[in-house]
Amino acid sequence: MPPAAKNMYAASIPRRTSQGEEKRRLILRVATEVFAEKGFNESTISQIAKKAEIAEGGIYVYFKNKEDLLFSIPEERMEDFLSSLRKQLEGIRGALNKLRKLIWYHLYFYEQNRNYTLILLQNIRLNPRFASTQAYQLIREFSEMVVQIIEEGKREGSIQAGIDARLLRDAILGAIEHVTIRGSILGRIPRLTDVAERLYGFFAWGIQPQIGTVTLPLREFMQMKKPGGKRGDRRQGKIRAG
Amino acid sequence: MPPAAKNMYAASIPRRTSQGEEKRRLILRVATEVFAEKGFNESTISQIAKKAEIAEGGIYVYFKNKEDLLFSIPEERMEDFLSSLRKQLEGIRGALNKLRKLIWYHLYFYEQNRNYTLILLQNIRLNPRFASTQAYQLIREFSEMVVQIIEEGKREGSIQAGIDARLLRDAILGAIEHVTIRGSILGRIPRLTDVAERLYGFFAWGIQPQIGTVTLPLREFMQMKKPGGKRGDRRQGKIRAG
DNA sequence: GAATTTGTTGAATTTTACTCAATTTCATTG
DNA sequence: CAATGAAATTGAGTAAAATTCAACAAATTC
Repeated sequence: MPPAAKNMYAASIPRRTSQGEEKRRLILRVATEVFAEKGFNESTISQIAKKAEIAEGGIYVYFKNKEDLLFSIPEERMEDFLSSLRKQLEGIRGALNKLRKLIWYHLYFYEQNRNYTLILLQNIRLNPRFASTQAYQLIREFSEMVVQIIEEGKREGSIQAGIDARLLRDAILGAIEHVTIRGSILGRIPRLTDVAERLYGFFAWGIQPQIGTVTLPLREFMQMKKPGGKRGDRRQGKIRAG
Repeated sequence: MPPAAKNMYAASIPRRTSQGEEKRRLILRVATEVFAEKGFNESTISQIAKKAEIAEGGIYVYFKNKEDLLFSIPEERMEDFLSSLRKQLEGIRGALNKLRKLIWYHLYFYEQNRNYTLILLQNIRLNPRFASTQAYQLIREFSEMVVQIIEEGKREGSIQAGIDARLLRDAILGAIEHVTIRGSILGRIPRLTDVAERLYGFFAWGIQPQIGTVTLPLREFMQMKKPGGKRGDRRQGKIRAG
């Protein structure tokens, strides 16, 4: 590799005119395609420049270096994702229902943005240097959102009070990402709704046969004195066959 | 990057003498250190050669190229991991107990092999080209093992028959890896046993308060007619407070 | 101890990422 | 509308890195 750039991980060059903004967007779009197709390391700046029909040097006007270009890809996407997700969750009551929707929408978004997702999971997420990035803050925001929902569930009694919210968040997000990346790499495209619902189920109800909760006839079950929590939101989950 | 190697992704050069075998090992050990410290892209062959006290060209006797060197790192480690895991599971009865141990040992192994784990998760696992590697087969083997345990659980009645074993496997492994990598990147070193037990709990019992299973006094609970499964192995999980 | 096979070297080659001086485009203003 | 200067663009040039390879050394075999 060539000499290190001067301002390795500073923010991107500011764009002043809408013309510059346009070009920057174009480069990002093209780079996303190229990176997704050939992988980050195997993609060259000249390939991207050629496909975007600009000179190689032009890329360095908008991005510090190849990695900055890579790390800039999630900026806009993450904002879209976050605002859409917030809209999706609007009006949904109960932490478990929110989690359910969140898992669904997360998978849905990934499915609708394959190239981007591939790059994000394969080349960006796990790079320690990404953590000092603007876009990473949005991911943290999302991540914190999940924690908040879990805490809400603990307060309302629909999630066990003893649960470690951050660990649960890691588990949920890890599961989602693993499923996604496996699907992407192996080219399998499982029915999304199905996957989301099952994933949710693993966490919500566990994998053991639900002797007490499920075997009992519903009426009888409803009359049982409830342990810690408040009313509602507890039987929102589907009743499954034992 | 320089010209592509001739036999890009074939198996590594065969080593015939024990002397060669030694050197290959040395290179792998040094490469693991260097990659873990600086990251794959930022590590140079000359750095590795220097640290291993050999000429740059020497590396290419044992490995096709930089990526082949990277992908060769897991070979031995995965074998160790698999055989140790098998030993750990020996004599354990009940699929849930096996899963529990497996989660624990997985995290334990990662904790004991930080550098290796970092490289595996950050630079190797998600690279599509890794899938055509010898070492990848071992990962598949492990992965299949998890599926087998889940199927066993379904047969013995300790895991719901309707569970999608592969999806559950993805969820479990994804959760483990996410927790691991988060810990590694952020430098947090959570108490391992604790994490393992909690992770297991999420999957085994779910996150909702366990009204039926937990609230009922144990004796009473035992007398309930059991739904689908056969005897035993169902009450092996800890009874937790609601 | 000659012949052959295996291991080692490091300079030469090729492919990049990145820089920068020169040039063009374009809006603003006198 | 011409002059001005800022913004955008270019692409040849530079340096760094991965990989090759021909020559040499060590070990092994016969």
